[in-house]
Amino acid sequence: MRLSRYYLPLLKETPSEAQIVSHQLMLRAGMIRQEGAGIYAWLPLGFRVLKKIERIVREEQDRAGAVEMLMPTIQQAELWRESGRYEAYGKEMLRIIDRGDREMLFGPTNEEMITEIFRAGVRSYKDLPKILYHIQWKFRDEIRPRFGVMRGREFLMKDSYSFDFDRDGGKKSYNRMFIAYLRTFARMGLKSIPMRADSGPIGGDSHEFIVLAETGESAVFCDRRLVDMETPAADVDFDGDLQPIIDQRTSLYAATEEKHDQAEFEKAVAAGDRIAARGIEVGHIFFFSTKYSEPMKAVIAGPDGKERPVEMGSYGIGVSRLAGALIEAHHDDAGCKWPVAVAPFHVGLVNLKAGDAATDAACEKAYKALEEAGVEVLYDDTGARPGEKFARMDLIGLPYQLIIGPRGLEAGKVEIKRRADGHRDELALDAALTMLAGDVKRALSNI
RNA sequence: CGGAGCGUGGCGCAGUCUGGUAGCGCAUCUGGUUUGGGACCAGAGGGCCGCAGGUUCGAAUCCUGCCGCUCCGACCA
Repeated sequence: MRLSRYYLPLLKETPSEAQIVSHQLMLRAGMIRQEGAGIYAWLPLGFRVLKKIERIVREEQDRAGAVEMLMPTIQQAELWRESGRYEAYGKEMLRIIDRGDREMLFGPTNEEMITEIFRAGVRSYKDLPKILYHIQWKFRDEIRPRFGVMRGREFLMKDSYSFDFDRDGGKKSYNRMFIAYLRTFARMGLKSIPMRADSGPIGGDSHEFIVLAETGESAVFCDRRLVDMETPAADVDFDGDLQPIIDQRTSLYAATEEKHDQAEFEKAVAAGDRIAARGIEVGHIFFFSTKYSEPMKAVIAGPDGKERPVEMGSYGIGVSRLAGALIEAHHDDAGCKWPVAVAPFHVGLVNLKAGDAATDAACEKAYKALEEAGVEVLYDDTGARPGEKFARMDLIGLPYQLIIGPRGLEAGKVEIKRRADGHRDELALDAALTMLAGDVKRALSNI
């Protein structure tokens, strides 16, 4: 993409309403624009990040055996009356009246709808297990939206729902999602720690997935061994026994500040392994058994011919929140520092002297060659001064910068700068192109 | 919802107390000089001062109502 054709409204100054670094940088880097309290438009650069996150989430859901679909944002009140939640949900639900005076709502979540869809199509235990998911916008009329996309009212969420014949099967589905979540966050360059959460009125399992970030909103306490633990590999056998991997993680101490018990922490974790850090909740998984299937009569026949309510779980990932969480985890004073897997572009190409024939030619060559190699390039072909181009590239925070100018070209050199650590290499143009294509490819195939 | 603030060119703000020609910095446009880490000179454009009433010869400024946004608290992917 040529910057001259792109829509990238950058801000030099920090808008006064932004309190946390991810919100500030998303506004400054032209990723989002606020359209109302807790409601944001995703500008081209931010939208690319959102799509990258979505893609990783999707790939890992699919890998774990979940099946994608898409449910609508608008739902009927009728459906929610079946589960009893139309009244129970309270003011957080955005209620709408249509022209026929029918009560509608903008979905805050989809348990009711997926249960309705499931019961219409599945009758027998032979059709189980199933995990269905979608990635769709939700609306929750939060009392107090804040922190940009980290706590918006409208947000993009991946929500999965599992259906099993018995509790044992339900546990297996839960474990699949558990592993999928570990992999999902790791692929984005995030350290995620599963932490036991309130299981709700029905009981069963529930874990929050907390991503570590220095500027995270809540304090977390955990065992260092959790942080150092390796991510389950891509070829993990989802049909096999996942329990040992789960046990390995859930047996170690990990708690957010609300649940933290200092005495227990000190008893359970050796002094050198105690970590007090900050984190952001980006995912939450529940096994809630027959909470919805029972009132909504989603029943299945077992081998004995008897019908019983299906065992369910639900599994959420805050996709739009992750965009903010990623910046909280990866930034410095100059701007964002995107991991390759979720970067809006892989390489920022800086033309130090637009209009200079030799420099333009070298940049065009690099631009075409990289795009052909599958590398996504944002080419700053504008007439801005070098200093301004460098500053704006640092703000946007693409993983690599390829810097080409007349002075270097005379010596047969161009420069590659890595945003993550500031490392620079000077080398010949062709060598630089080969190196970039290789580095990007390697980074994407990692894990 | 309780408490506290704020709405003035695209962004950051001053002016409001004490009514009298709507300002500053950045950004934008034009011309020129520049060009390897956020340039300089000269000029220009851009505002129903959140909205609606009211008071007044006169309102960004005073009064009333409404709308929007932010912060602190209880709640959450």
